Amino acid sequence: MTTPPELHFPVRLVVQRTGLSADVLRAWERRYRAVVPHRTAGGQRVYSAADIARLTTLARLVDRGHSIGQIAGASDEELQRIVERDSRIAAPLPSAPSVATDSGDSLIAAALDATDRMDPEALERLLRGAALRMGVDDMIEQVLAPLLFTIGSLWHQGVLRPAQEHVATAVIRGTLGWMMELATPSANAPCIVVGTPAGQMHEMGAMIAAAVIASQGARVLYLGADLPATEIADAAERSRAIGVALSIVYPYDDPHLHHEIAILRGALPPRVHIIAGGAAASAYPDAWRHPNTTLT
Amino acid sequence: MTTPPELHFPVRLVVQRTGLSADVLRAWERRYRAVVPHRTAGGQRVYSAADIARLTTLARLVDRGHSIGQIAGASDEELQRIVERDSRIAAPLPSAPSVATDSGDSLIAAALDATDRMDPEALERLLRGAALRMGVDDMIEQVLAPLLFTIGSLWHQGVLRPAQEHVATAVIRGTLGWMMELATPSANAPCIVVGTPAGQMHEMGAMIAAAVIASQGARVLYLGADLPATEIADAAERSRAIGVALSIVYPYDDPHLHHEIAILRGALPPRVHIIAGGAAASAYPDAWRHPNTTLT
DNA sequence: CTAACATTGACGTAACATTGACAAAATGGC
DNA sequence: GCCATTTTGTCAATGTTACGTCAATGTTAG
Repeated sequence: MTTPPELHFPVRLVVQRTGLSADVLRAWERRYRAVVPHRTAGGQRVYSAADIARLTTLARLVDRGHSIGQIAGASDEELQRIVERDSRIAAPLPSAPSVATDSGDSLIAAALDATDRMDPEALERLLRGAALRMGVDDMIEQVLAPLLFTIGSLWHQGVLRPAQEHVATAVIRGTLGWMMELATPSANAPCIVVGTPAGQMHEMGAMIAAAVIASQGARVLYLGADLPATEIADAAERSRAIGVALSIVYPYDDPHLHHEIAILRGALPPRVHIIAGGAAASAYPDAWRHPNTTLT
Repeated sequence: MTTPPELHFPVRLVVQRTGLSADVLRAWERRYRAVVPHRTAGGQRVYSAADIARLTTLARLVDRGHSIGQIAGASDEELQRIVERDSRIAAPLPSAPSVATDSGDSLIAAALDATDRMDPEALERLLRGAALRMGVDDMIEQVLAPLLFTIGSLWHQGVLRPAQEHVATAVIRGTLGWMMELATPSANAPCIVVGTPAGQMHEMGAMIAAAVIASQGARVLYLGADLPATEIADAAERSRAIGVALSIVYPYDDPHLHHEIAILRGALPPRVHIIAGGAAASAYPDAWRHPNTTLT
């Protein structure tokens, strides 16, 4: 996923991404060795991507009420388990049946089967189980994205009835919302606005982006589909967001869209990142001609 | 690979998860050794996940009338047995004596305030809390419906920005989905199909209907918006539904809609109920000329 | 040179622990 | 039905811990 060297984050970036103060960063390192970043020749801290991920997780857990002294020493795997368990602690005496680990492909097959049978409960169980087992990111990449693609093409071919597609969409949407909740907000984490520009009616891409971003630990202000650039900019300003994520899946040549994106870029402070994703995002290259832009 | 008993839950988290006060926690430990948490080097309590599960069970049993002194010493297995025996007797839980009832109005005001501030977390907390306190039906009737109406009119008046309306809609949609999950499926409960006919793009009414119906104990097959009558009928047949709920909010005179409804009625077995709801539902009286039809 | 960063040491406070006591409620014997 | 006893949640007073923040001072990077 990440490149081996991965040693390139100075303190100020870590502060911005985790919402923790520099003092806290150093205190956690000094007192609990929560992370041990590399140093430059001169002695300044250089964090890795893994460090940031770990700190984000720790911050989230602390925000939820855990005490840093108790969890700082846990391994990465343990931390992940705490996060997952944490969301289902309320359930008393779970009678864990423990499913055997399906591979992504058989999962998709099972999901398609559930869609065909119009069995929303089964589909939901499959998706949520997969998310808990594989983690949100992998689940989206390996299961949800291919599943959506497959459902879409089967629908176009007329193999899947509209009603079946609708049911699957409703379940997937619900599951995405659930995944967003799973990743708890963390009070002072940076905020990112997610939505689609005016004219873009397809919401699913934005929801996926929101779930992925939330699972990274950021707070998400989810706007939904089809909003004018001025509105998106206003929302970003009000929420003091550090980034705006747009999903653009169709069409590939909307003249208005160029305009919308230009307006958005102009209305946003330069410091605010724009993150563009979706099938058709790369069809608007001129719009992304700005340093603070990421294309996924 | 062996788990070092996973210790990490400070008191505040246990309080939050179990609903017991810190005093009670300590009293139960001191007097009955109900749980014996580990300690930090400094002497502060650190609970394990198993401790929390046990405490949750104990709290539930105490709620049901058991006295803590009698059950605190029981082993986990014994507790489980007590729970099971207890649930067979099916004490109908003395109907919570109604917590300090916020009036719907102040809740709506608070929700509008959260919408105005674009604070989705606060809005969600408000709505979910209300649903838990008042029950799904009352909450929808007294809070959600008026709130939606108010948001709609404020939006039309331009008082509320589109982005604010979008955020509120996303949160409300998520909450409705959550309420549908709250109502447990019940294995052999009757199934009801919920959706809006072709041309009807407003999904919110259908989601509300789905939540209400689910809270009554029925299984819900949620189709979403804008489906042709033949599709709805097919879904109803496949799921052996005993009813079809339609939401129709706008417009008041769609010629296609008369036709759609007629097709649906014709395609459905007579035994299947049609339940029509929404602001504009009564504008199509001819369509409901059938014994097995309910207008809400 | 200046802004950002490091180190050390200390401080303030919210959260937690302990002990002892009290009062409301449940229990039980008569 | 009444009174004595036990049970159990809550509180107050007092001491301790955990942890975020700050100040002072020196160092690095651009």
